[in-house]
Amino acid sequence: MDQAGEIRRKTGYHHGDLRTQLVEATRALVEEKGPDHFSVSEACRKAGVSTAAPYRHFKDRDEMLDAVCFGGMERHYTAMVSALEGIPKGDIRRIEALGRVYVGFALDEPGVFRLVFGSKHRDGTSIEEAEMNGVRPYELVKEEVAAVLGRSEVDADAERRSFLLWTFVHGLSFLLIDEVTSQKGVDVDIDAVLADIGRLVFPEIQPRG
Amino acid sequence: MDQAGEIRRKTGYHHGDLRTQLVEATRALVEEKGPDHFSVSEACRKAGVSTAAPYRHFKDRDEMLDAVCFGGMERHYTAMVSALEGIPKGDIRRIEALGRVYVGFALDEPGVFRLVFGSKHRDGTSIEEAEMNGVRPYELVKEEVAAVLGRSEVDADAERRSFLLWTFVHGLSFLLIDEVTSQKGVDVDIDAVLADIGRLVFPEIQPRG
DNA sequence: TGTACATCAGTGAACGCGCGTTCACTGATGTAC
DNA sequence: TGTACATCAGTGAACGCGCGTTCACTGATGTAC
Repeated sequence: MDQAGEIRRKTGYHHGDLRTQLVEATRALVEEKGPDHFSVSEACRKAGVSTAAPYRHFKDRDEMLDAVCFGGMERHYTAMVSALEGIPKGDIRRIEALGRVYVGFALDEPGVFRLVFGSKHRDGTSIEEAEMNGVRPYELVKEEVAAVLGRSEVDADAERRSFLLWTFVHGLSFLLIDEVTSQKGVDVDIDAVLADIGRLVFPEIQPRG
Repeated sequence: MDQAGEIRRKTGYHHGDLRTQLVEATRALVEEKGPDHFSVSEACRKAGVSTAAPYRHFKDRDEMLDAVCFGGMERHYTAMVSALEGIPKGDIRRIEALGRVYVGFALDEPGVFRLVFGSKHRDGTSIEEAEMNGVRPYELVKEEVAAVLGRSEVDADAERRSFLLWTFVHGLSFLLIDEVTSQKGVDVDIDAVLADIGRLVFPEIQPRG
């Protein structure tokens, strides 16, 4: 390989890595306009490419959105895992960290968040892979909850508390990104609310322990 | 004049109450396709009217959606008020009843629910009236929470608990209507979860008191 | 090393479609006299 | 009571638009010899 190969030629007939660039354009549009208002044409304009080009890389419009969705799931899961670093297993702060990642993801990229956690998926064909990834985060939460409760296995109680936590951060995320709260004149201190949630769901655990 | 056997127009050239029928058609479409996929043309087809007709009654497309949104708010508030009937003030079952109304509204009419409580409102012009109505339900919840706590006024603690309750039912509603839970293979017993929530937010209150 | 050629990854034009909105119009209705 | 007429609430055709997708094509690239 020559050194010149590292520099991607932008001006040539052939693109460096159009697929990646189209996914990125799609992601940006999903953020700008929301998942329902993304259009193939606009993504092509953004990537500086003809409207037929995407069809070398994707079956159709939906497959482009799926790619963005999948990328979001990966980012989210990675963020969860790295948020746990340095906090000992069983510490309730691990739960709080996961909650912060969830709400943070919603605030940082509301469009992709809606794609991943909101609005029904289209009649999934190859959603299997995506679903695999979608399930993982919740499994992780359940294990963490069980650990906080000092149990080696995820039992019914851990499952119940995990679901309550999920419901909570999910609701908080949507209230924030839909700006329902600010419309109603409600100020939200996110960290305080997350701390409240932790205290409610784990009443037996002392805070700052 | 009219030929025998010819089907007579029900109402002739002039409609009985086209505005109402268009709002209903819009509402039905919002349920069928979601708020983002409603179209004026389709509503006209549903109401059996030319595509120009709505413009006698609405400024534009958005005003049709606003009408549906407003109608939903009214229905929701009415349902809240009547859910309280027969339960004594200060009883925690009033809170549970309000929670059931919230989630029930989401399940019964997910499209309108999204319109009312989800996705940012367009740069509101005459949203004032709608907002008035949007604020009312939350005020009601706060008063009920204060009553359960035996306080005459809504204090900071009542406000905090109200917000937690709201976050909870909001999250539960979206998880259910987006079918996130069923996708992840999580079964939800709605009444059990609502009871859990009540117990968490009001730990000092005995259930079934 | 140069050349022939297959394959790849784009182009640009075109398609049919449904959309939101406007326009001049027209039939039905209510009212004054 | 009948008639003239203003007003109301529709029609139907047209507009310009952006969309998703297909098509025959073409220029760039990699490979065999």
